[in-house]
Amino acid sequence: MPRRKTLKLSEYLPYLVNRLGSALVMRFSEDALARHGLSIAMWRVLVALLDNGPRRQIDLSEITSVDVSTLSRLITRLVQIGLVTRKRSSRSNREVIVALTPRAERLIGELVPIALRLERTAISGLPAAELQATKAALRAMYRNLMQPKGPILAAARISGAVVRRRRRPRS
Amino acid sequence: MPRRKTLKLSEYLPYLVNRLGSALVMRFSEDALARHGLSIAMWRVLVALLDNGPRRQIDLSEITSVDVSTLSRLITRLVQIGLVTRKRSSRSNREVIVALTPRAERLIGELVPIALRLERTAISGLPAAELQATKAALRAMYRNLMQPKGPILAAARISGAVVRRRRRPRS
DNA sequence: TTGCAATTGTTGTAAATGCATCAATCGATC
DNA sequence: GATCGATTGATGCATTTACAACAATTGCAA
Repeated sequence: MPRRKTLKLSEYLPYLVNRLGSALVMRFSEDALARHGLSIAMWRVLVALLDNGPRRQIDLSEITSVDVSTLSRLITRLVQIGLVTRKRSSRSNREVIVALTPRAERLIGELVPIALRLERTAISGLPAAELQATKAALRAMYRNLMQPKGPILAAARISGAVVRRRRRPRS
Repeated sequence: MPRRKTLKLSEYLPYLVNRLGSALVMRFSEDALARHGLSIAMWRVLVALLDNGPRRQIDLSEITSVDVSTLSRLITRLVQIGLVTRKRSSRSNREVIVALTPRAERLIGELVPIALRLERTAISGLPAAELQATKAALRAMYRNLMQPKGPILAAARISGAVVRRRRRPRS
């Protein structure tokens, strides 16, 4: 295996991934979010709620890759704007359940088509089979990174077994 | 073509891309950057210089997706730390050429193997052919997004070596 | 039951970020 | 050469962010 001493950016996967991610964020901010005064983090929270239903803040943090403290203030903001509600969980008195308001659902209904159009723009020219393979690769790489990094489970990973995320199993 | 009204995150490409990007950033920050007091943006600048040689700040902004104003302050910091030098371009008196110091090169030489190891961790289990296809897809999608919005100039990018940042239509 | 560690969320604080603006320089056109 | 718009970089400023420390609640174990 070649042990390079320099980094060829155009071949370096983290660079390709984050460069594309930045471009997607910039485009969507301009095309859809700017006119509504929303940040990309807000959009991620809204979509996470749309996709998963009402969730606790810590779950939203997990889904959106936004820090919990940042998320706390962000949710406060979204409540003020009237896009989400915060209510104490019935199960536990320290948990907070965040849910979309009807107004948020209408807003999202307006933005989702723009998001899908952007996705189509990005993948234009890509054969459907390659697109599916790419998505699968992105998911697999994410799983690889979320595994515990200790050498203990290295064997399990090499064996190709599908491994869980790092977080605790949902109880 | 199906016109969905909801967004399935696990199938939505921008989500998969940015989620993976965040994971890569977090892992590399922990594994390599934290102990040296470097930020991910600093690392990107350093690698961009390693890969491309001395560059102007605006070029580094293009390569790293970091805003020019942020970059200006960032370079100032890197100069203070002694990792890069700023000198006036000989060609133009307003341009500034940023270059790595020998110390930076030694530091990068230490970090690059960690970066490559992280890349190998991420792609473990992926057949080489699929990895190449994935990289090609990521590059193609980036190009699709960086083109002017209209489908007009699809051919122009083939000839162009450097893709310029999107700018408002020339008036 | 009591004690204690873990979970969940909030807040203080310093640093980072992005937008707008400004300054300096360049280049093309007259 | 003079003028004017474009390019490149720096800075003012308000916002956002992340890391800690903290508070409240929960669940487990002795």
